[in-house]
Order: sequence, then C-alpha cells, then structure tokens
Amino acid sequence: MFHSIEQHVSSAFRAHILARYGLDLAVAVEQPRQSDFGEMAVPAAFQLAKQLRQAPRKIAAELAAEIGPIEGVAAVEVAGNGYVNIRLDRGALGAALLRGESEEAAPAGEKVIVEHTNINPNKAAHIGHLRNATLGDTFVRMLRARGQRVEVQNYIDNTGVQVADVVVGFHYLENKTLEDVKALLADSSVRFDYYCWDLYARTSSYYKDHAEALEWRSATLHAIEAGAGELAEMAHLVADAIVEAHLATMLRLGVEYDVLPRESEILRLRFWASAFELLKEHRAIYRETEGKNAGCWVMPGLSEEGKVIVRSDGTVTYVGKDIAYQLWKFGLLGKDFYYRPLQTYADGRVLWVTTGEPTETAPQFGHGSRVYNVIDARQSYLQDVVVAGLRGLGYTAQANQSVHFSYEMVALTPGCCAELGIPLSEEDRARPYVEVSGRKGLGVKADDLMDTLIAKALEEVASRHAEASAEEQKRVAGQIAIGALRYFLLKFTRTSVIAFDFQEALSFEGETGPYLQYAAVRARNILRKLEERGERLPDFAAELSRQAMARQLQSEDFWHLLLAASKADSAIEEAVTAGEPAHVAKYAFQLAQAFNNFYHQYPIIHEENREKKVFLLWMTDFFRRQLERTAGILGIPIPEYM
RNA sequence: GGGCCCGUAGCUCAGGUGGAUAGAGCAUCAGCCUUCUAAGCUGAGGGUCGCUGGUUCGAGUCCAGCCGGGCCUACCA
Repeated sequence: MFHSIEQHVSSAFRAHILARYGLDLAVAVEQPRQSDFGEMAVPAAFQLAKQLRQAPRKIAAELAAEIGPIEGVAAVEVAGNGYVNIRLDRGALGAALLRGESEEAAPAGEKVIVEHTNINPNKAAHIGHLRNATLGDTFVRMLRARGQRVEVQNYIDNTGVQVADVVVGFHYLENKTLEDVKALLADSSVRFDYYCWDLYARTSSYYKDHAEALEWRSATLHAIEAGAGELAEMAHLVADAIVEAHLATMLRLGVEYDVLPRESEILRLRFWASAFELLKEHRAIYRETEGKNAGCWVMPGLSEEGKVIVRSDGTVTYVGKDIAYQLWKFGLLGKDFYYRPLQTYADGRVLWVTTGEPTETAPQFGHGSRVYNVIDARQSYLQDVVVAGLRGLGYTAQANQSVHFSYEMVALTPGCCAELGIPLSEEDRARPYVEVSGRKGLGVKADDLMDTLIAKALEEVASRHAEASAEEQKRVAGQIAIGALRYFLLKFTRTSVIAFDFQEALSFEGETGPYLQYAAVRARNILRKLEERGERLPDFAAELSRQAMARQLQSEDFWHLLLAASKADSAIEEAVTAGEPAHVAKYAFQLAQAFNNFYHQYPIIHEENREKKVFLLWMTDFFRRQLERTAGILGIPIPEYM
C-alpha cells in the first residue's frame, strides 16, 4: 500500500516537473530522517538546482505550491534547504488498508529459473551449503511473493571427482564390495552421509602422501563415465543415497525443489557433444597447439592462457558441462532431458529428477527467460566462463539474463574449530577465520547444527510449557530451531563472509528468528484470548469508519506503527531489486520490534473505549498478517505457542 | 602480477539511485513481571565510518592512490 503511494508521488512530481520546467527527471522518494518531517521526502529540487541554476529552496517552494493534489497526500511542505516533504492522509491510508487493498501482483509472464543448493553428492551437507540453500530458497520466495513464475533447480554432479573419491575410499582403502556398501546403507546404526564425510576426508589426505593413488581416481572416473561395472554401480548407489540425505536435510529447513538435473544424464544424452559442436562452429573455443595447454580446447580472453574446456585426453571439464547446462536452461541446446517423479512434497507438489530413458509425460522444464545461479563468490571466474560461452555463441540477450547470484563463504573462527575439536596448524590459528573444507572434513554438519538448535530450543519450550506433550514440545522446538537458523544465515548481506560462531547462531534473543516468531505468536495470542473470553473478532470494515481511522491515527504513535506495518511491499520490492534477502530479514525484524512496542504499551483486550478497542484489535490483526507474510518469505514458520 | 570482496561502537553487522543529528543486535550498567507470555519492554554509556587526496552546495556512500585482511587467477569442482 505504502509502495503504491510512493509510486503515485514519484510520477506526479515527474509529470509536473516535465510540464513546468521541460525536464524529464526520475524522481526519487526518500524517507525523511526525522519522523516529524512527514512520511516521504522528495529531493528533486537539489537535482533541478543545477540545471535551472537557481537555489534549491526556491525551486522547492515552487514545487510545493504548484504540484496540486495527489491521491493519498494531505500536505506538501518545504523544509531544510530544499526538501519537499510529504504528509500522507492518515484516514485515507487507514481506510485503504482496512478495505484490504494490496499491491497488484506483477503479471506472471515469463519463467525465471533459480538454481541453488547444488551440493556434491558424496558427503553430508555442511553450514556453507545451508547458506546457499537458504539464500536461494528465500530469493525464490521473494520472487514468488511478487507474482513471478519461478522454477527451482538443484543440479546434481553425480559423476564427478568428488563422488569418485568416495568410491575410491570404499573400494581401494576399505576393500568394500558393492554388497558391503549396500549393507552399510541398510545398517540403521550408521549415518551414511556422515560415514562418507569421514571417508572422503581420509581419501583426500591419502592422495597427499600417495600421489600414485590418483590413478585410482582416474580409473574410477573412467568407469563412471563408461557407465558399467561395479565401480560405476557403486558410484550411483553412493550418489543416490547422499542426494536423498541432502533432500531430507533441506526439507527440515523448508527448502524444496522442482527438478534435479543430473550430470549423469548430461553425459548419457550427450548434451556436451551438442554444446561442443556449437562452440566449435562459432569458434568460441579453439584447439591450442603449443604452450602448456597444447592439445586442449580452450576458451580465450578470460585469463592469460585461456580457460581449458576440453582436456588433452579428450574429457570435458566441469565448466564445459556447465555451459551445456546453461544453454539448456534457456532452451537453446536443442536437446532435452527425460524425467521421472522422485518424491512428493507435503503440499502435493512433485519433485522430478532427470533420467536417460524416455518416460511418460512430465512438465516442461528449462526454457527460462532469466537464470539465477546461486553459487559462492569463489566460483565467479567459472560463472564468467559460462556467460562468455553464451556470448561466444551469439546469445547476447541470454548472456545478459544470466545472473551469478553470488555470496561470500561461511568460515569458522579458530575458536569455533577449537570447540569442535578440529586441530589447526599454527598458521591457521593466527587467521581471522578458516575456510570450511569438505576435503579436509573441516566444517559444521548441517544436521548436527540443527540438532543442537533443537535441543536448546526444547529446553526452553519444556521449561515454559511443561503441560504440553513431548511430541508437541518437539514440534515447536523444531520450528524455533529453523527460525533461528534461517534468520542467522539471512541477516548477513551476501557480500559479507560469515565467520561462524556457535554463540551467535544459537541465540534466541535480540535480532534473531525466534524474536520474529515470538512477536507473531503474541499477536495470535491476543486474538485467541479474545475468543476464550467469549468475545468475537469485530467486523472491522463495518465498525471502523474512515473518520474513526483518522481519529485513532491522530496519535503519532499509532500512525508510526501503522506505517511500519504497511511497508512490507515496499521492502520486498526493494529487496528483489537489490537481490538481497537480508533486506527482507531486516524489515521483518523492524516489523517485529514495532509490534513488540505496541504490545507492551497498549492493553488491547482490556481497552474500555469500544472504538479504540476495535482499532487496536484491527492493528493487532494487521500486524499479525504482515508478520506471518514476511516470515513466510523468509521461510520461518510460526509456532502455535512459545 | 591481474581480478573480485571486506575494513563503520568493545564484539557481530545494517547503512537502495550522494542529502537533514551515522543505526541495530550482542556485551556492560540502571530500571520494568498480581496485567494480552519477560524468548519481551524502557533508559544510559560507547564513533577520527582504515589512511590521504579529489569531485560538489553536500561524501560512510562516487573517483584516485595508499594500508590491512580474505578469496579467485588448475588439463579440481
């Protein structure tokens, strides 16, 4: 609602300035520093001052005097040395919100693809993967909240080096057969993804002391690519089991996908062969004849030596396959996957996975008009290569619609490593933080962290609600844990490295997820208490006239609270434009703060004056809806009680 | 060597398109539970926005150069 008034004001000023001065200006609408300056500030006079060569104050006075009436605006004033401040019509805004007027959602139109999570299926997920999935999932929710059609993809590199290394561990280091691995999978006392976590670290460190063992890796990779034999079968067994574990881990956090494109199908359906032909035809890559890259197919321009796309032994690098995948996402490859359903989510939505064999009908995937790849900042070079590939093929529009949704890594503080019992070198101990490393087995596992959070939340819930059943306590604790974790990962902007700290991550106070949840629970409690007392929620539209709204909103306090609550659309819109989920998190926190303030200051159920009581109840309900909606976009559930 | 990111209160971080007196949480200190849940609320202290120049009516924000720190620059992904 607030957002559409902003747009009204901006376009009214723009039209007026064009007519009056003959200048077309994109008019900014800001928030005044002090609330008694009004609700909006237009600094246009400063911009005009330069071109008109007049004092800003004088221009501002002209603007304010001549702008004329604007819908929803009560007063236009000149302030400072050239600001035009806007005061809104309080009754009008209140009445509009009461009628439930909301922003018109953007028309669905074209489809946007968001790829996120994308964890190598060879070990348990860790905290770094959680940042990726939470950012990606929240961005998807933000886009959908604005009416955008979104397809969520989670790419599975099930034939890569990392999977091969775990197979090497099983086969060469542990002398396990396929049957042994199956038995391990069937053993309910063993967490398979955790087992592989350790095994992968062991294999990696074995390579360091036994360079000759790298032969095992390449033999395994060849076996996987050939798609036959015990090692290939073992690789699929491992990857499938780990993917299942990752999906379960992510589902705990409320993260869901539409489709899992797998590398095995990219190989099987020869996606790369098609992309290779295209790249050669357009001379986007060339065969190097000399120097260190002799015998390789190389993409020039991005670094001094160029980027190797096809190795001298004829095998394609990951980036090469990624180019083929990116082409497919835009519907440019001329090939498609086959699909089969993998699982069904609670709401009935089906998660599809690619397959190499023709199957019955499936939805159409890919063919996006814009593609967001949620990948950490360390891979920006590779993302540049992918985009350069599109460009080299002449797909300029698609190259421009390819967005690397990048974010900085999650690292561990040396103190955190000490807590986890991870030994560090002297060099690492002196650093501000240490990179999480799957190869070194260095990291906080996602499920462990969630379990720790749940245990802590359960203590709190049990002490506050001893009467509730154990099952119920556990459910509430689970929701609180998710709220705490998601908010923790979202409160940092994408460019900030998160130096992980247990104490901060495990906090339920201050700027945290549970703080939001608590505010929403309180709002619900008031409305529930009302009914427990035998009263009913009033028919707000019938009982509150526009005049009544205006009367109640004469209170500066109520007015500011209502403004805060009505800015959700504005905040979401801004966050989508900025591509920054942290901005939604920040708004949600401010919203909760405003409500807690309101809650503390005004008795609602016990209010004697009928009009005021109905107004307060309406405010409570409005806050509740906005809190729930914003929390929903952050993927934070609201417990029944706290 | 080249590219990207970070540097703001004791700590962790926010500070759209330059704008009015630089903010929040944590921590510290002082208050508030016979009342709709104290996972909360109120108040206090705490700042050379890394440094130096520049652009202009105006710079935490833009530009240049330094100083710290991190990441990338593989025939790994």
